[in-house]
Amino acid sequence: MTNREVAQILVRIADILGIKDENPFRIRAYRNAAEVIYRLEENINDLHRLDRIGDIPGIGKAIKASIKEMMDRGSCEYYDQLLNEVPEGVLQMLSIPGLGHKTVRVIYENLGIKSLEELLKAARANEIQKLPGLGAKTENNIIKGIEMLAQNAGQATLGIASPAAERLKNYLLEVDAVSAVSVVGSLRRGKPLVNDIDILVEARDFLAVYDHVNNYPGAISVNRIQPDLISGQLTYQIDFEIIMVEPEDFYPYLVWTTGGKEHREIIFENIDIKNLRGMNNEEQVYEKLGYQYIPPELRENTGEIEASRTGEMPFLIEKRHIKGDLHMHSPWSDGGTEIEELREAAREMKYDYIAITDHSKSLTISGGLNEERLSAQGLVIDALNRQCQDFTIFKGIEVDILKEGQLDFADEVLASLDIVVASIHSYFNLDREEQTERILRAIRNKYVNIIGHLTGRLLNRRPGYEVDIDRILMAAHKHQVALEINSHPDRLDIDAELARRAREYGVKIAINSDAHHKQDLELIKYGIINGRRGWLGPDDIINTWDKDRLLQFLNKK
DNA sequence: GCCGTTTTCGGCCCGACTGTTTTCAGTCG
Repeated sequence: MTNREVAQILVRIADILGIKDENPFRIRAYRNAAEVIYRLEENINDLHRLDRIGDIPGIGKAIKASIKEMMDRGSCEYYDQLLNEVPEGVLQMLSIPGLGHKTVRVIYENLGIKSLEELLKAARANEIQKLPGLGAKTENNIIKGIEMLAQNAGQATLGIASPAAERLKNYLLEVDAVSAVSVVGSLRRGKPLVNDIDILVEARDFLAVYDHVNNYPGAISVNRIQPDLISGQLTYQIDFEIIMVEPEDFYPYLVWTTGGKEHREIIFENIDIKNLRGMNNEEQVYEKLGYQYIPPELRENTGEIEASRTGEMPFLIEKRHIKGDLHMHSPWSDGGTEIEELREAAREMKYDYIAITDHSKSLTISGGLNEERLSAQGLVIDALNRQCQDFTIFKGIEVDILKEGQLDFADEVLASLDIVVASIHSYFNLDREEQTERILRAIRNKYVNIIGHLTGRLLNRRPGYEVDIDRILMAAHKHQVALEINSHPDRLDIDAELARRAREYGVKIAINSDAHHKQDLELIKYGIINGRRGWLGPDDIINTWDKDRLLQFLNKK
């Protein structure tokens, strides 16, 4: 079992205990243990072998015993027992926004409802509003919530799909008869939510590939649909398809299977793909088809074909262009890695600078900084900066944008910082006009440099709030405020479409990790993909700039 | 359930909104 899978079971135990209304501190102990294991750098299997699971902070006697059981047989007695009391379908109700453990418990105990389908039926039959403490609004909310979940059903974020695809890819490369493997389809194009994982395999022996895949430990099911096509499902209910081709067919099929449907239909119009055999790379395939090479992220038929014909392909951002990360958290608020260690991790990524942007005081749950602690943190950062001359830690804040658009700190406080990221963490349901005005007011503040996760969307969980994008882009340009591409795979906010519009307005972008742990710094790769999908180049992105140019941008006024 | 002790049990992030009530419980960040 992977760390992630162990953590997932612990979370589910916590969820069931919540529905059972157990001691909240006990529940938190399980959640905490899950979090610790999820973040753990060591592989939990290795620790198990060395009998060192008990050394992990937050893991005591009871949880250690459960984890050991999971290592040995994939589950544990305690969890199995709990699942008997509270079935899977009841746990799924927790993913409906606004429904927590108490409400789910009321529904389950009073109506005996065990699945989302049954719940939807009951809500539509107005059974829910008859329950104690629940009313028509909650009932309506349940219907809307289930419909939203159904809409995204089976869609996986890049954070889930991408590592799963990489693992499968590496597994396929173990086969002797396999000479090349590439992830293709919407995942290669970097769509934030994908229906499945598609993989193209270059092989001399298709049957050998099938035999190997059949033994893949990460697969729940494997079927051979056609001689050259395997389909199945991986853990986390992600469907996959493996397309096998002979070596001389690899590159034309790489282009064929990567592009979106419309893109493919246009560039392969009146072409027999068999005539393209023997190509050595994708560039050659595009050339043969009469086009300049088009990067995978752009193959959506949103103007890239015209640009390719006229030789006007954009120069896109790449990982190597990134010189720093301008949004991350330390243990001063809700981060898990000390500032010094964040610096070391950033240096390993070849960055020149980072900004520490902890939460501000109104976000109490996240340990938001007040003025005193912020200035104390500044002294620590000054001391760290004195230690090394070739790397800069910027003093920053992720300041809360309050209800009316005021900021959580006075201007004098913001003025003392190198960088100010302003974000919304409350009042998500203001109407479009109010929300827009609120953000505009923050943009007009002369110390604000970046608006963090602009729309507040959470993929698969919550749509972004309604705002008047054009007014915001105009203001951002006028007041020299950058918009963030938040790289967390659950956010990717702003999205590619918006990023592309921002560019047209001349608005600059910051691609940030919003890391809460040093491992999260790597999430920036998803933000970069998102930026590429938004046709952005290094010049559009302020954290590809060297320190002097960046400082010039930050010191507007 | 875990931790950290003043070694054997008490303490363990909070504040505001929403929808249900008719004074507050549940959810969320």
